[in-house]
Amino acid sequence: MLLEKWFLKDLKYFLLTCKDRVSISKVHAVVITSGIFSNGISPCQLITSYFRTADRNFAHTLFDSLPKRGINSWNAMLIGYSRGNDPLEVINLYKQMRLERVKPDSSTFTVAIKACTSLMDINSGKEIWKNAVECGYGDDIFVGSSVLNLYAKCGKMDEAMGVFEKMSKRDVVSWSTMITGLVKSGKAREAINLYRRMQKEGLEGDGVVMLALIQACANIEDLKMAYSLHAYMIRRGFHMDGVAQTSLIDMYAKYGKVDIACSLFRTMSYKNVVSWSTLISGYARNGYAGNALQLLIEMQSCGFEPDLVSLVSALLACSQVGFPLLGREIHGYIVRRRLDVNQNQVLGTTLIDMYAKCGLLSRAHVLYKRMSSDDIILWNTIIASYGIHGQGEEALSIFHQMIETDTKPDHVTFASLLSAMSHSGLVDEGRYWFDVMIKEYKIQPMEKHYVSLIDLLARAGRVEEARSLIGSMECEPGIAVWVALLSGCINHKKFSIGELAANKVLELNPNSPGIYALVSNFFATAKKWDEVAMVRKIMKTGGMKKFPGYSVVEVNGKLHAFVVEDKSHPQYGEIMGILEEMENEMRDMGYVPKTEFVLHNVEEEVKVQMLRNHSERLAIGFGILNTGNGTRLVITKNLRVCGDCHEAIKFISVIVKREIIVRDMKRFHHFKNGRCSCGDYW
DNA sequence: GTAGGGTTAG
Repeated sequence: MLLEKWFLKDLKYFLLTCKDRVSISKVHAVVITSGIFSNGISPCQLITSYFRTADRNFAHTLFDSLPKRGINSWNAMLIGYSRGNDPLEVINLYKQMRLERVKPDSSTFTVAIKACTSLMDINSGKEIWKNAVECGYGDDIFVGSSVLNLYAKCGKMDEAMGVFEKMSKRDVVSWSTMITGLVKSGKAREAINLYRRMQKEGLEGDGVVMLALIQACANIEDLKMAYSLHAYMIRRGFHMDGVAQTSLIDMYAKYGKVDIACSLFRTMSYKNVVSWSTLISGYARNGYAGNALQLLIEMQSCGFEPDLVSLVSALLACSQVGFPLLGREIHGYIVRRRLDVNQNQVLGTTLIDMYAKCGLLSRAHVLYKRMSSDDIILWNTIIASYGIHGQGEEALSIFHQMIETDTKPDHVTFASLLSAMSHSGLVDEGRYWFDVMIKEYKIQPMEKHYVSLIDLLARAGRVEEARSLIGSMECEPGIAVWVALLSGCINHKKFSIGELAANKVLELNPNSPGIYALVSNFFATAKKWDEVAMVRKIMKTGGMKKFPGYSVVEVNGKLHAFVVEDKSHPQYGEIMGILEEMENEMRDMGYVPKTEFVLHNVEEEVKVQMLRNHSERLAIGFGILNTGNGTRLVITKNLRVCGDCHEAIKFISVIVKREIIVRDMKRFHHFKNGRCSCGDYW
């Protein structure tokens, strides 16, 4: 049979798109019987077609049966295996080809280097790159880009940059390989600068570049840059696909701009589980627990099944506001969905963290015991969990277990450990492990480590030692360091070092009323009334942004939030009644209101009223009114517990014979029988 | 015909 020209054309077109192996075999048969491999359809076209059907065996049989295998047939095989995600076979074929002394071309080298990249085999990749240069393909833009990607994926950005700078021609792909590589290796600034260079050379980025730039902007602290990138994309009329939109949502959420993130999300025409999860996590990260949990529910009502990421973010929201009931419910949902906590380290760790932060340390411990594998973050989490509950000894013992399993502690481990010790008064242990951290583990102490250690020393009254430790710091001591020292000075009435600390704190212009309250409290303790007045004046004229304090209490499965002086609450009158009633009893027991915690220039009696109206007091009053005798109360406060409230709650725990647990931004306070687990320091 | 990406979580 002789094939007409038009028929040949049809067959070639047919082969380009056909995905049915039987049809391809038929064409194959026609081609063989008419003997036209040389002047019509080539074997490599058939090989490519066979690969498209995912039938490698047919392709391989054909390839093996060829009497003479030219470069195109070899390349068809390499590309076929490359597309079929079989890099090992690509490398094998490449080696075989070299043995048979077939001369590779640009495609061969490109695909072979790409295979090495998938295998993260930098040495073979370099070897092939050397071959390519020897064969005269050192300046080939495809080969070059695949080498850039090889280095980038293996984390060798410096070497990638070396090759990049030597390239005689570059296109969008080579630039984008570099930009993406820089972003992935945490060099967001450099990525953005490289894009500027690319623009100077007259090139504009495409979707791949934009995606990398969005991620770059999400990883730096430069809101202006983020805005201008977004504006630039809009100006250029850039088509945003779902991935780009989701990345933008994430970027805005990382800047705390949840409103923008939300409106972007609302305008998305095709949402998927990832876009829902991104916004949920954005809300949770920024403290909008209610919005996060609401969105989880909305997501389900829109027919999306929450994935691990959205569940983890929702759990994060629960731990922030201290909502153990909902946290347990989500845990139940996870079990019902048969999502194995042991199969997902992140989920397990988040659950442990949630239970601990919601005051259920024993549940956290049970889960921790059940985890079949451990990693550094799990260890850090459980150590921190015991730490915030004031169980420093237990934290230390878990730290020892961690070392026994040959897990190397990192800076987070030591931060948790030191903070655990500072919450339990393990002074000498703290000093010891601080030194071990530096000498044995070669971890440069960061400010957070100093803060814990200074807090620990100052609490124990060793303020001179704490002071000299600050002097030895390599980094500039920040406000947290001086605050830690100042707190100790108040408790131990160390006025001269305290004054130094107080002035340092003021010099650093704290933007937090709580810190000014502490400074004022110090001056009041030292009976320096002029200074107390000065602090008040700074607060008044400073135009300080007040972060509203609130307390949340879980009563009968529902969360109830209170702000200071929450008169809008239907039970406000009753709550005031019980608080006043208790206060009379407390005074008989020796309670004296610490009015220096009120920074308003008002009558003494008004100050007492203001203290009574603190959100944690209201939450406790509400809890006492609405739960049965002896019920344990768990309160979560977004700021630190006020010093007067701390004192008052000790008395309240005696009067109502209840365990009261207050979690503030730092730690847990277990009040029982007139005592607090944190000692007398808050 | 061969090169670059794929967003979210502890």
